Amino acid sequence: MDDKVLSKSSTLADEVFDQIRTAIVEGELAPGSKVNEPQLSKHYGISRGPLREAIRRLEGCKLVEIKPNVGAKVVSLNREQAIEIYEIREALEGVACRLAATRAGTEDCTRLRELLAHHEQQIQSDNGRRYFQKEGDLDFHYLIVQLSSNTRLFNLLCGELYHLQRLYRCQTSSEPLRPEQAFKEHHQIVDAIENHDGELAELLMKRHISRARETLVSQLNQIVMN
Amino acid sequence: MDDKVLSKSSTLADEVFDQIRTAIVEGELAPGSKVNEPQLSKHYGISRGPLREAIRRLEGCKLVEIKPNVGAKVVSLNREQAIEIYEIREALEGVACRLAATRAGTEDCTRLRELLAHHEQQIQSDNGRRYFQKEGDLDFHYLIVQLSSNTRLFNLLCGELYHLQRLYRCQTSSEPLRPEQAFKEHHQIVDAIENHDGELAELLMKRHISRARETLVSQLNQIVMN
DNA sequence: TGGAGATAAAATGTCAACAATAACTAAAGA
DNA sequence: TCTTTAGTTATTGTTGACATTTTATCTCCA
Repeated sequence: MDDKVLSKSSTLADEVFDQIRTAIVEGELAPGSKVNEPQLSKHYGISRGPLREAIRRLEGCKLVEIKPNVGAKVVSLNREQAIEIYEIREALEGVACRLAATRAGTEDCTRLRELLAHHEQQIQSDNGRRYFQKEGDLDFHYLIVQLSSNTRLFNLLCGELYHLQRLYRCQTSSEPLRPEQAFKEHHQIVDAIENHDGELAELLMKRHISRARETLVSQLNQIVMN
Repeated sequence: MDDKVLSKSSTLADEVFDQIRTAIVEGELAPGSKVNEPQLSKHYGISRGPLREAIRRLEGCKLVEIKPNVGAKVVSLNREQAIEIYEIREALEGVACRLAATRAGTEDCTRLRELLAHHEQQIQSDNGRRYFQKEGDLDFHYLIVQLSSNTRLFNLLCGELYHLQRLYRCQTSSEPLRPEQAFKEHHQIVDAIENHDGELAELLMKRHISRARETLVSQLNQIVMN
């Protein structure tokens, strides 16, 4: 009998890192809650050594904050920090879009079209809600960043910022923001990429994320009012 | 007698992290070289436990790469990766500049002016060389990112990308790139910030970094020719 | 009743030893 | 001479125990 279903050639610290990360991003570990080492090491059945290494990796992803002699806490993003992330995404995905427009081949554009078509199908059969709830929105952004062919940019966005975004959405249990409008903007962006118009693609993507940020801000303001 | 000159309320792993990071960035630990745990733990007089945590933090900063069961290696940036960093810097410092233009107060602009005046003085008394060799260039970019008031952006640039940039400069022992021209561009950028013209400030900064990237690329091409 | 201080419990930081894997060395065969 | 293979060495991965610090609890006193 094999050791496990799918665990080989990887270290304990890395495996537990993955598990804790998804636990954080999916809200299983509440934002702001303490990361208790003895408790977690017991839960995952490992020693504190590799666990601490995993926590240090989580710190690198900005998913936990460590205070010396006090311990790690799951990050809790406030309104300002969420906006900061949008500001960074706007810049990074803007350049990702520009690069994608210059570097994407015809087959890449086909994939983008197919992705959008698939999403459109889901929207029509679902009244437009599930698309953005089920991270279909991120799928689109994911693919564009991939097409930028900038590995570091990909790791930054897909390995760090998107996780934080998901954490925030889960934390505030926020509803999908303006799905129909966003979907139209996605189409415009693909148009620009297909035309290899890097400048326009960058502009559209920056505007796309900027609008999402503004929608979030106004939504947050509304919550404060209530 | 005190324990040490300046070491308290911090953990061993964090202290060693700082030491190794500077050792890497300053070229003391050669790019591509192996990070030997027994050797380093002996050198710094600590156990392998905290050392491994420090290495994991270094991995988070992208300064080392860890392979399971093999160990960590100091990153060695190739030409493509250096360009990737420039592409990211262009986007991030662009938005940093835009934010700085909208958020910087009069006293902040005064600080920028003083910094440039100080640099100008150094240039005149030094024939323009030391300014950019001694990271005076980074001082300028540092301050602007601070003025953006985006903490995450600051940590990203100043806590990660600038270190990688220094590593690459040290690795290729590259000379300062076009100091006089860059200095003029710095002045233009401050002008835009002082006028609270965010759009222009972003444009100028992006162009500034874009030119630096192009200079680097042509310089690298020249090396290939020889 | 409320707070200050002492005590106890728990958590974090650190270390040294053991296990498992990879890297190196040397011998044997073609 | 080169390649393969076995054995040895070194390094990484993991664990449990100990030290130190923080946090919680309890007592005492105003």
